[in-house]
Amino acid sequence: MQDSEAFRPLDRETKATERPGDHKDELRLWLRMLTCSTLIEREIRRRLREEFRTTLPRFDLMAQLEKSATGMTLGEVSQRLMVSNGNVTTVVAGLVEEGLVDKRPAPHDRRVQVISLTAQGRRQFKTMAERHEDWIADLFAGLGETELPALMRLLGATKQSIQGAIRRAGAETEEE
Amino acid sequence: MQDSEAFRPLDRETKATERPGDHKDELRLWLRMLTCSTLIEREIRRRLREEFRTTLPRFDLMAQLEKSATGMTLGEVSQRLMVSNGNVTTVVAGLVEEGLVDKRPAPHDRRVQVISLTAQGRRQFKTMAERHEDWIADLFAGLGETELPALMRLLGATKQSIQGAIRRAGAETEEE
DNA sequence: TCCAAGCATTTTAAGCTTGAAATATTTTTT
DNA sequence: AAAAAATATTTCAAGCTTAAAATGCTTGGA
Repeated sequence: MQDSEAFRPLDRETKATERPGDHKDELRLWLRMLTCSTLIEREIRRRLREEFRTTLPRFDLMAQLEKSATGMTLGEVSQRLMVSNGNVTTVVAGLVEEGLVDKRPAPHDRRVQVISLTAQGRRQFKTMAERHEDWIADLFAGLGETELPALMRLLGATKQSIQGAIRRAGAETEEE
Repeated sequence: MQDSEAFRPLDRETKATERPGDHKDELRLWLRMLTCSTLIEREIRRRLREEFRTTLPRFDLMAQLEKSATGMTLGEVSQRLMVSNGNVTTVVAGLVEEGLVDKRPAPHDRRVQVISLTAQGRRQFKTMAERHEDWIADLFAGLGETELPALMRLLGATKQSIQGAIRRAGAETEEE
């Protein structure tokens, strides 16, 4: 496909394109990124469990709710969290059971369920969110002052790249 | 709740440290990173399912096995993949069932199980790995020539930072 | 030798996750 | 208005994941 310019003699700088069809660098990049996020996720899960007897999916869901004063529909939450509908149903059930989330049919559309944090849920989330923020800061504490914004920028570009590729793949499938 | 110290005049340089206790930048960085890896993972899972009727955990496990000529013990795989022992047991069971992995007790220690790819497993993995590599390259295709190595380096630093923080946390817990 | 400690793996119970099928409701078409 | 399409959520079946307890084996002293 691309990389068709393999005939060109290459110096150190253009190393990435010298072997046609070889994408080992991207693969290594992905594996490294996956390692980072896996390590963080595991650690956060562990601390949420030990310190607050809760789980990451529940914390994430509460974090979404906290941002919305008026409550959200299950569908909105599902989209924001990038998880399936059924998943939201299950996790919300747990939170309702614990008294942290309130769930009720929307007034004008009986298909829709609106959920929001209860007073207790808001209180508890506030406590957890503060600790969570400290944990994350601690995990990234080894990065220098310039590295953090640089990484932020590069991940922004990466996100765009990924979304572009997914969009391309989706378009391909649809036109068949 | 935060942003309460807005009165202090600040210059660009000290921005990160100006608000004591505020770690919003790290949090945003983490969320962005999580978005990237979640998007990639979902897409890879989808393609593995649609194109090869298999799952990411199975693919990952086969990828580990493929690197080792002589086979690996379950414990080794569990460490490499950073997943629990019980998890490996389950996933391997599926692969053995499919005839892609061979599992047998180690000759000199009957506690240990050694697993390796079958001929069919090797064949099938090779096909999948090639496609997988292309998918990943495609997902990162939007990054410029200099961005890829830069991101690689920063993620290396990030990984070190994370591992340091986890080590610190572990040491703390132990001395109690 | 025997037995206590340590190890590798499996089992268990609980919860998360998904895609697809089913349900219930609303909106659009005819 | 009735039928059809669209939408929001739930249910289902299958599989992944974990921590902790159980099993079965090995090893290094008493």
